[in-house]
Amino acid sequence: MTSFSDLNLDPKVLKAIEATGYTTPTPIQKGAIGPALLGRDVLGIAQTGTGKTAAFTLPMITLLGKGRARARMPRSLVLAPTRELAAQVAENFDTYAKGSRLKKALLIGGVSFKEQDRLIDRGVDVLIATPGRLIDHHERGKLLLTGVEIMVVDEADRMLDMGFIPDIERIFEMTPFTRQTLFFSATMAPEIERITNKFLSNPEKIEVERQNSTSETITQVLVEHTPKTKAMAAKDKRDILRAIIDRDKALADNPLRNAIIFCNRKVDVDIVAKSLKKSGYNAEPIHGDLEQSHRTRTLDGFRDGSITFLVASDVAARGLDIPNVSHVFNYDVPSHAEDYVHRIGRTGRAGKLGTAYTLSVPSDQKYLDAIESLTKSTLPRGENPWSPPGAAGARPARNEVEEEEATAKRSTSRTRSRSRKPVEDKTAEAPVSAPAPEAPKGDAPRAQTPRNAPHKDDRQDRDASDARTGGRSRGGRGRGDDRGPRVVGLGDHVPGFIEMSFEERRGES
DNA sequence: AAAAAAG
Repeated sequence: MTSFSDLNLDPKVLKAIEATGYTTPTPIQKGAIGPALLGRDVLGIAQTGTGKTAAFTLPMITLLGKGRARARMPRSLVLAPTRELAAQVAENFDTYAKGSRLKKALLIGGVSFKEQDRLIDRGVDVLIATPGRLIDHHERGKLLLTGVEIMVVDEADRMLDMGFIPDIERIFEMTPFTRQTLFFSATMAPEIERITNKFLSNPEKIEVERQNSTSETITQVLVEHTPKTKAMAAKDKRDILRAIIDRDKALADNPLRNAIIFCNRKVDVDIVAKSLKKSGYNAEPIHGDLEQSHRTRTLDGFRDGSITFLVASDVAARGLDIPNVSHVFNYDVPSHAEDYVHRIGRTGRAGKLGTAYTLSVPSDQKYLDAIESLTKSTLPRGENPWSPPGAAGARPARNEVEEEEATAKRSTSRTRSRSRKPVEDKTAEAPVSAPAPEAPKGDAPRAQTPRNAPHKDDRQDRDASDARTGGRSRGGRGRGDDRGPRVVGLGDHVPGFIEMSFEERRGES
């Protein structure tokens, strides 16, 4: 078995690796580090979570150990598609370059030029950048790329998706053709292939197992829901989300400690985050419209556990390495099947268990088909722990209580008489207070989660994973597919949209 | 129907 010490890395780098506790290189590291140290170009076909970042940072630090940086002429360049990813790479350099004197600069948008200019002027060995800001600096004449000895392109397929390929080509052309190139992509789309043919010379090709097969440490669950009306889908999904969260906090098998909740649109990120917060959950949104400093703060908060629920756009779908994410939710089914793989890959990392829920409504069918054909699997259908208020045979959904309270506060007295609702009797045993406090960061005292009382029976009779995935066709309870047409009035039953704030309603369409 | 990145 290979260990890092067999890889000819700088002793200082080895020491830094040792300090992190890693002993054995991952396949991509094993394959890439050797050739990179020999000065070869490397074409790595690998997804994040495979140890890709270290596969290029470790040899880079070793190679750059000799030599010194000159003003405005960085000796190496790493390109990443998003600011967060660039920042993550920068952190990796900090970790592994501890014993060295290498200077680095992080050039990303959304922050001031001033500090970045200062660093460039002073001379850097490693420049880590997003394409836009890098080109901006170059155009302002502050930066020369003619001294670049090593250039890294990370997440090239994502760059392609984001339309960065022309920028990448431009940047390639700014660097000397004698440079060494380390190029990483999760896929080899034709356009990617063209670029690599053009800019890499006789690369060592390393392909590690595609993760389209999705990690075995991730339990995937599809929760299907048919809303009464299309307009109710979003609100129903928020209720379902909360119900699953509350239920999974108490699981014996990978209990929910925290979660990333993905939405397809930025507005929905905001809405879902707000709705969770309003219900007492420790949630924060993250997407590209938020100020960079805010994004950074939020991500840090989620990493250190001070934020429990990260509601995110696909800005957080790829590459971000956040250890210890117990759950991922696809609040929306991603419309690109690959994004599904990337999103759920945020959990179940480093051999830990992860659970990935996908909430779907009938109109998502074609995207689900695409996901299932990409992953070559059928997503296990799981039980929907929530049923809409007033559904025939519905078990008491705790949200009815909350919603009723919320509605009562919001609306002036309605015609319906709340006291007559049979639901009230059923839920009397369930706590009526605000939602349970967030699961603490560490080990949680789950025994005292009365919130889950209504589901207790299920949990006793089945093991945890069965409770999650087993309930599809059992007992005809729940989703109400067989319900006949019913008269909906304001007597016993209140249509969902009535219970929504105007703000929420606006968010629906 | 979208998100991301340079403003």
